[in-house]
Amino acid sequence: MTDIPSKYEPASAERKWYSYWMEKGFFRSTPDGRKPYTIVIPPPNVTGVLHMGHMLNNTTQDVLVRRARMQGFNTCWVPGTDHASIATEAKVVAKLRSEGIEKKSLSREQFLEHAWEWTNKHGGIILEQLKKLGASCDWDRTLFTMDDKRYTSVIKVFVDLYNKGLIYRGVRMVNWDPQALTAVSDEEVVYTEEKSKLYYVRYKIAGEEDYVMVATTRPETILGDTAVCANPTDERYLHMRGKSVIVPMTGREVPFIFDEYVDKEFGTGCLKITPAHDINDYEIGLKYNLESIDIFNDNGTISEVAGMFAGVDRFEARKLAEEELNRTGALVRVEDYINKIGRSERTHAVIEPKLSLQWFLSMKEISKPALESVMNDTVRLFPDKYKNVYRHWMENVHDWCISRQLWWGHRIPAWYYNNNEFVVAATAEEALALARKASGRRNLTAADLRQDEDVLDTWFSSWLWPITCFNGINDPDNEDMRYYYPSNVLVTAPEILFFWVARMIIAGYEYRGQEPFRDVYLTGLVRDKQKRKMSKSLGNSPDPIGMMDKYGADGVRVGMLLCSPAGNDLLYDDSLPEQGRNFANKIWNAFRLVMSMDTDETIEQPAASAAAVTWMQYTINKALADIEDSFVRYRISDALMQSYKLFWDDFSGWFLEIIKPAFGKPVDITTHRETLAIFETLMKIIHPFMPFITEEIWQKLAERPAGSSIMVETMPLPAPYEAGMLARFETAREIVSAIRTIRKEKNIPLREQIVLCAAPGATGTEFDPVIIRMSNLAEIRVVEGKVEGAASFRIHTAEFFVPVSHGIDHEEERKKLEEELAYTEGFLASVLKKLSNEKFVANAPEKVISMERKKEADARAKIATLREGLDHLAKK
RNA sequence: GGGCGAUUAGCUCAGUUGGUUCAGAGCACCUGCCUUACAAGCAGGGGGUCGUAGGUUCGAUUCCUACAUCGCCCA
Repeated sequence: MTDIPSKYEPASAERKWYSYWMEKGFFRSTPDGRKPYTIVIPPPNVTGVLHMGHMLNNTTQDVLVRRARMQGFNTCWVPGTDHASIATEAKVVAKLRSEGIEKKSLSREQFLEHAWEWTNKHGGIILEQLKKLGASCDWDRTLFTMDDKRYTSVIKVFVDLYNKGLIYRGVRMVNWDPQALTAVSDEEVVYTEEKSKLYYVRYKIAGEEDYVMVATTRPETILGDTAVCANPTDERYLHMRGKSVIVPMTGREVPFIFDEYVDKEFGTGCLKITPAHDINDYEIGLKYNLESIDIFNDNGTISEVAGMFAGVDRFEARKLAEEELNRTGALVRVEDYINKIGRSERTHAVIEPKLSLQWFLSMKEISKPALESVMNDTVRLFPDKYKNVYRHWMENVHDWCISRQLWWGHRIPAWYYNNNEFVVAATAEEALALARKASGRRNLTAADLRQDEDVLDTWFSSWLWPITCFNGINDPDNEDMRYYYPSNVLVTAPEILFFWVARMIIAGYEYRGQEPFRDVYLTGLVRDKQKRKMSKSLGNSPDPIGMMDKYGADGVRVGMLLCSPAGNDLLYDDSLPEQGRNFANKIWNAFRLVMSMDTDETIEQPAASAAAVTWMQYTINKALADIEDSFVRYRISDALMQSYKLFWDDFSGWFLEIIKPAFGKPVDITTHRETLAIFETLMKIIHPFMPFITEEIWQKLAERPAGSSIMVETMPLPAPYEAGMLARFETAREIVSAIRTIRKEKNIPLREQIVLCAAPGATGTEFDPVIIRMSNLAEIRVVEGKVEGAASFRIHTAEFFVPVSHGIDHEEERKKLEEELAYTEGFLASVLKKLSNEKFVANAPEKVISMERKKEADARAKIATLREGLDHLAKK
């Protein structure tokens, strides 16, 4: 006893056991005869440090993996990181700038050297943090989206899709990030409502002294206007048919056109058309063959083409435009206005719709099997409410802009020659051969080829992750691939369902003809108590490392899981890991109690202990079935809560209290041995949730062979139990509770022995000794009829009495009985109402009716008992 | 603007084909206890018209309709 500290200290146990597990190679997996259980980690990006989302996500994966491992699967959890092209490039650019180096002054190769240096220095941090959490990844398999095998895979896939005609190059309106100087995909733009202004500007009608008025939020784009448009059904503008208007500031004459697209209700019903800078205007421009004037430079400043404000930033230009319009009298009025502004997810710069030449992946055909597989549950989404969301997106899927104007990433394998003619090939040599053939110029040399400057979207590498992590693109038939693919489950956040999950499924079918994973478990988002997303800028994200130091990794894991049903947001609060820490401490103290017991081989096992042992075993058997059911349905927080209550309430609250010997007394050897076995079983059940403390205790519960560990022990299987016995125990538990209440009401200390009087048949089970033990009874006395000077209570239909030495307050007792009577009579009335309803009796199933009749009989019996009690009191 | 989902205790959530005393769990809260495993604990307790209004049904937290509020996705 003295050598076990009274409080569990997680830090040393965590360090000790994690390195022990690593040393013994328990995390490693190689194909063998067992069934595989595979999880591929959602690769955190190299710029990141561990945040709450990672904690939740990786705890969940570790729980699933550890459980599967104990169930005898060959588990393989593959870790890795992704290169996060925009975010990393931004970090590196910022770092260089702080050192006085501009990206522009570097060659691509020089820049990449810096980027690799940065990645090598920071990229592994997050994985080290996962180890502190207890993550049982096969670290020997650690990957990076830009390591050699992954890089060549991505290039190979690009070439393949190009050759299949699915990748094309085209001028499209893209979301331009003027800060990162790259296009971003639709999914990377975040729209939020922001305050802005609506400017009412009049355009002079050509050849007349009259005007039309246009409302716009972006007066600076007037410089790029090439038409003004109204709805053809709008009578206000019918007279404009065939006319032209003069664009303010520029004096350009542009046509007045009509299109259904224009909303008559919005503004003046008259819309300016700027095809180069608005996606809808772009469509209209195509339809009516309008000129497209690009007035912006890539960095968001006004270009020479605009004719004025050249070099001025777009927001500054807006002010200048307002002044200029005002000066010339074109500006009629300005209103406050709220509209949705798209910002870059990464840089938060306002996105500029911009026409540019980009690479696209055609999505319509390639995504069909992926839609189908989720709809028919080949890939199951948990919770399944996301099926609808998924379908909606997949049915309206847009082509994917896969090029990014960056250096950090997989460089697009397209080589240009002559005048922007190009070939696509995995290597420069192959490209040269293709180019010679295509151009007919046999003398073409490598120097005549110029590789595309752009890189691929990061998701264009991570969508292959479940395949490339087993090198399944370069070497499709390798052993790992055959054994581990498809993986069992993907654990990720709903916000990247389209970014990533859908695209992985698409790639799975395209390159393996098979889904990449069977199940997708979508965790919630971690928010703070005010439901705000955790973010660095808000400073509302606790430091996970600090949390683990404070509450222990086990405590934090439990805290994260307890309140995170699938798909629901988790509102983080310090009370969560605190509850986890408290649970660890509870386990620790139960362990101390069990280890501190002296044993005596000469003592008979008390009847209460014998009954309790069997009851505890059955209770565990039942819990195992319940927990299994929760896991099958990915109700992990439920599984944890079931385990939590099994240990805290059933084992600590009841079982240990029953078998605990009086102070200073030893325990019989049978009970002690069985208690240790039960404790061991409970540690196995809890291990997936709390790997560290369970290992620490398991190692101390008995002498273990060298090199053994709870993490590779076998998880107990659900086993039969006698439901009737569990029910009898419940009754005993209720009786004990009722007696406790009486003790409290009557101020009878637990030390003072009392007697329980019960009607024949009301007790007499194997749990009588438990009732005696837990209530400190002198005896259970079977009596007929009422007992004088006794407090009473009723369980089900049976009545019990506890004689009280210092008499009983009749008035109080009467009040209690009357309250109970009133409730029971009300209950009976509602039952009778049902039973007297002919339609109910005629239509309800027999089972329901007989249940109601039993309720009626029980209620009548109870009422009779209560009335007798009241009559009895009345005679006093 | 279009679509999807939600609304149950102070908070976060369960509630499995409409029927057991079905209104639940954890946390929080209140009361009493430092009872030699654990105050990071033990024993008790209060608390909800199941968003609103209709409808279907013998019976609705559960099914249908409308409305309100909130969230998410898409435009």
